[in-house]
Amino acid sequence: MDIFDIAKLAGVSRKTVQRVLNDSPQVRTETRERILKIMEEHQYQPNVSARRLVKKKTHTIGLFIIQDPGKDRIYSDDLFYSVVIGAVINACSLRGYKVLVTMAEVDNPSPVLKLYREKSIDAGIIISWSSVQSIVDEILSANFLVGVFDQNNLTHRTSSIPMPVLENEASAMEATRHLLQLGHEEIGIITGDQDNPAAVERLNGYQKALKEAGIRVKPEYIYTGRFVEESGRDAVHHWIRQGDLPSAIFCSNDHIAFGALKALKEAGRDVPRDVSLIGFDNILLTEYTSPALSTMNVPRVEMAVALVEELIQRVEGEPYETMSPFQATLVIRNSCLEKKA
Amino acid sequence: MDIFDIAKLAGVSRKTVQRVLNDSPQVRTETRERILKIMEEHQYQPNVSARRLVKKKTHTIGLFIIQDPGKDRIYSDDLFYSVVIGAVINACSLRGYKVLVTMAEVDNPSPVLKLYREKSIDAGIIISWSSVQSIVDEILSANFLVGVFDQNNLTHRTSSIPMPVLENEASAMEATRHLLQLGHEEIGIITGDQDNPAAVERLNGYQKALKEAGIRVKPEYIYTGRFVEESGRDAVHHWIRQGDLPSAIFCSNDHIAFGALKALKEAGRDVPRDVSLIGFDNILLTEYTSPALSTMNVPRVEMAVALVEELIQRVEGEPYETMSPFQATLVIRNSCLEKKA
DNA sequence: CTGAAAGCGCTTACAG
DNA sequence: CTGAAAGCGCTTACAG
Repeated sequence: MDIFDIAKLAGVSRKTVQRVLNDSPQVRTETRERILKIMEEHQYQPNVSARRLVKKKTHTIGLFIIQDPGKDRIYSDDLFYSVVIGAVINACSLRGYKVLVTMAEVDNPSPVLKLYREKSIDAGIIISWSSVQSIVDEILSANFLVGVFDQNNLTHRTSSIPMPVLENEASAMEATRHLLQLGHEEIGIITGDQDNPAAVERLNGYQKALKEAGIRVKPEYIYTGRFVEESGRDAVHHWIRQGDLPSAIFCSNDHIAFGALKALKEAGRDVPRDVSLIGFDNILLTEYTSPALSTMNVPRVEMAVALVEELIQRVEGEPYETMSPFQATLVIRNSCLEKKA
Repeated sequence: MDIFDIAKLAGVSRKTVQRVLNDSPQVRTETRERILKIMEEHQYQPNVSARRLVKKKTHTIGLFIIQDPGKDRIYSDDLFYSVVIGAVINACSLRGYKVLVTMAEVDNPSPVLKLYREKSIDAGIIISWSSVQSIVDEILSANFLVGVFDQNNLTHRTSSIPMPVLENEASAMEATRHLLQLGHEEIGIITGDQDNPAAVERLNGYQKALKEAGIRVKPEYIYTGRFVEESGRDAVHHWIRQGDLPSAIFCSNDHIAFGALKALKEAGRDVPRDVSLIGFDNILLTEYTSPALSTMNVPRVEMAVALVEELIQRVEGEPYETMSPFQATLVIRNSCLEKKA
């Protein structure tokens, strides 16, 4: 069943059928409807491969999940990106694009390049916990189009790569201000990996908020950790050992907050009565801990949608403007309380 | 840069290049290597659309995420399927297949049918929390190939649909036996939705295990719930109100167990000291609750891999055998303890 | 064993 | 406005 068969059945030329497919106006309504009915009856759908071959467009976006043996595996350990993946797929679909999902290892990006070269995709989006600078450089130097979801995956930004930007500093300020407003003055921070720009920016935001409130930044209250649970535990143990546990802690991500929460409980400290805890990211888990964790919600869906929008606009050669930066917003649950008198 | 250009550069006929692409033996090693080198230098990859057009094979599997407004949304609320999705993608990739991921609503499967009709995919796999019987029937009656991940999505099974089968009854028996072995005799069960076959099978397994141990099945200890947290809470509240709380509870899935855990805590009962709790599924959350939840691990990755294998074998017209059934295995964490003397 | 030709199912540019 | 032809980049069946 091809376009020619439809034409024969309808008693018109192939061209007329083509016009119907293209929503071209120059077909009489009557004829158009007859043709549409025949297509419907025969479940006709134009062959995608044939169309792609001549149009040189695939209407397909490659979603590259770049795994790193050393990090959380997206799709198994990871609780942050599944929402993003879903949002990307939905957003593409709304724009009439299909999504080809591929997993690749960070040190072997050749499957990704292959997809571009064999013309399976028009553009790609990278999701990863690692630096993907080298992959991106390769894609760019081959003159293909790629977007990156997370600004921390790249060491140098460039306008040629669509990428949503999260204002980490301002968001961290907001988290810290929340603790300040509850009357806390002894506020600690457990930072993320210091080679990660987001970690540094969040630390800066914390410091700014304290200064803004006229509170001295106490170096002892800055615990340099990594973006993992273990750092939360370590920090709490450290502070308890020093006999100087802050009354509120800003955890640079939710995983750190889980670690801190567990360690505090084990040490017989109640959250939030003895210590207030706030996280960052708002991963799904935060609703399930007890107490449920207050945190900063990263607008992952909006960021994903904006990324897809800009990428597709570029693919289609439409005018586009780079996305405006995103802010995380405070989600108040049950892990923060007013400072005890 | 097409196959003809490569041929010209190598000074051979197009046919010879073709032979190299097909790994055909009848090309002199010397010539083959020269051609391969030229392809490499020019980053040549045969155009996928052209090849598909003539081969009438896409080497692509459609992964259909069928959402239901009334249920958990896969990719946002769901903690069970992300592992499955990852496994499907990986397994396909190992077999040289691409994966086109599509979301559709349970009451509007037409985007799914379209993918088959326009020849974007060779076969599909359905992942869903709902019944997809009508979609599957439509696909089958149009003579396309589809696999279903979860046996509960279908009301009648048929050998024409590849589908991994989990032995719910035997697995539930094992969970119950674990509680029995810890010396518990007052063992309750919180069931899942009774219109869900898995829920019924798990209930049967629970009853069988008790009988096997010579313990009377006490109707009061069977709480008919649904596969959601709320049922866990409700059951605990109910039993406490009745003044007859079991000393151990088999929760028909992990979400129920979370609900039970929370309600028990709120009621001042310690898990596992006062009440032992075991779940089912082993979703990611189970490691994060306190105490961490003992549960039955559903071998989702193995099931996904087997499903992909069988599906691709069918696509390729290879001989295949239907998968053998799968068993959940006990994962012991910290939510079960020996019965107090 | 090699080469020239036809064909996959569309789209598009070009005559009539 | 309509129709016949060429072409997208491959593969395959068919002569030589």
